Amino acid sequence: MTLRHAILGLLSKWDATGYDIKKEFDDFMSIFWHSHLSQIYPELNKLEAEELVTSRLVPQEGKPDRKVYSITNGGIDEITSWVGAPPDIPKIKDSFLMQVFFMDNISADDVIFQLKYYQGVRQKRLDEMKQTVQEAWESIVERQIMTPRLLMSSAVLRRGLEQEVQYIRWCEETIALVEACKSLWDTDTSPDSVLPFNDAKELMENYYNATLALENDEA
Amino acid sequence: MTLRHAILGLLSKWDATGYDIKKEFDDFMSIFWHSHLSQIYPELNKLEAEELVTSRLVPQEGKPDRKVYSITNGGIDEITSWVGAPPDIPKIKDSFLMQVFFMDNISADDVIFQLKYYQGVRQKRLDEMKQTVQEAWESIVERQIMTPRLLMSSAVLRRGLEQEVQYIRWCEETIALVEACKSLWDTDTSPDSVLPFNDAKELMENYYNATLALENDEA
DNA sequence: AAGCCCATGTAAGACGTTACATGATTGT
DNA sequence: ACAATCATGTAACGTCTTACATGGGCTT
Repeated sequence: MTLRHAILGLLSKWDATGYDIKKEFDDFMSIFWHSHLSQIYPELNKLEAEELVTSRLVPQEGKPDRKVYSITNGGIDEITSWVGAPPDIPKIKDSFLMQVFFMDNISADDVIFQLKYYQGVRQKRLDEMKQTVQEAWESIVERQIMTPRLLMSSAVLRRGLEQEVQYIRWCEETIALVEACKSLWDTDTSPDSVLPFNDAKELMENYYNATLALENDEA
Repeated sequence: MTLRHAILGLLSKWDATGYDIKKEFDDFMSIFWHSHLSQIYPELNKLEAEELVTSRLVPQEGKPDRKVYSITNGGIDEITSWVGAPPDIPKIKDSFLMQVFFMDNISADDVIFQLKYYQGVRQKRLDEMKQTVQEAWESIVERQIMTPRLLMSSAVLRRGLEQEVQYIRWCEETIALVEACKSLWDTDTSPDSVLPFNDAKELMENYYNATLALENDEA
């Protein structure tokens, strides 16, 4: 039940058609949300039936009519109370991390290939986001206004960027780790061997210590 | 179609019941996956019908019978090829970031309250994960073995921890930002005012420059 | 006495994805 | 010529969540 809030939130900013909403999702809001037109259109109908939004048809030449939606007072109430409501505990589904978790089933070289490929995917996203940040800042400077709305969207943009930067960095670190521990994949002969541990002992000790040392109270 | 891979991946490590699988999801795997028993049981039945897993009943005293599943060769093939397959582009749904995006609808104090609350939620998760990392390392030291399996799960654990640490840090930074820009919420009188920008100009310039300076090629 | 843990499921409904359907205009 | 963009939707299917159902044993 959050698609409705994504839509109502957007309509609290500007009037829009279902098509416009989809574009906004794919563009700026893709940092935290996504949806298909085939889900947006029925949801808009529901919202209209509940009188949280209203619509009017705007004819165009050579193009289909635009069905432009506006938020009602009821809609404003709904989005405002949702924004102030206790946030959900995050329900993460990261299928790539799951693949990594099970990559002991493939060769070290294949692991590195997968990590490099995914790093590239994330880099592309990061490049697009940097573009968006650039444009957002230029538009603020040009229009010479600062508002709570722009402030909060700046914070969200930054979070999106940070996320990409840090995932990319993790990919790099993990590639280095696997590279350094390639020998573990060779010695799958003796299942109870002690040797594999000694090979990687120092390295893993450092890795775990570094992990436990990760702290949130530094600058 | 990824729940089946979560299950097959687990069964490629140990035999388990549906109930065991659920616990593993909620524990170690919660970094990247979650599911309900009511979805796991039917999926196990499907996997058995497709002969990717087999089951046997293990009677117990005073408790219901355990239906223990084992992976078949077909199941191994399926999970291996999935792990080596091109990763999906990430489909993020972060309803808290969405709330933040629309928080221009509530007061600066309420924004700070929400951010602090969420920071606490994430801190709790982080503390639990640190516990898990500690235990994982102790078990490695105790058993004196290192394997690809343990290596990959260490990397995934680290990613989970990093994610929490960085989200918490972002909450802190954003609280500071909103605190510094509280005045923006007061001056909602004149909609086209130039003043609000000048108030926050330097601060925002720094913020955007810092955002654009975020780089992935540092240590 | 109340509620959680073990252990299995079914059923109904909400939410999300992919495919299908239409049709003019604009760009490569 | 072919694909993309604008703009609306429906239908079928797949996935996920919530509620219901059972029942002994253990803890507070």
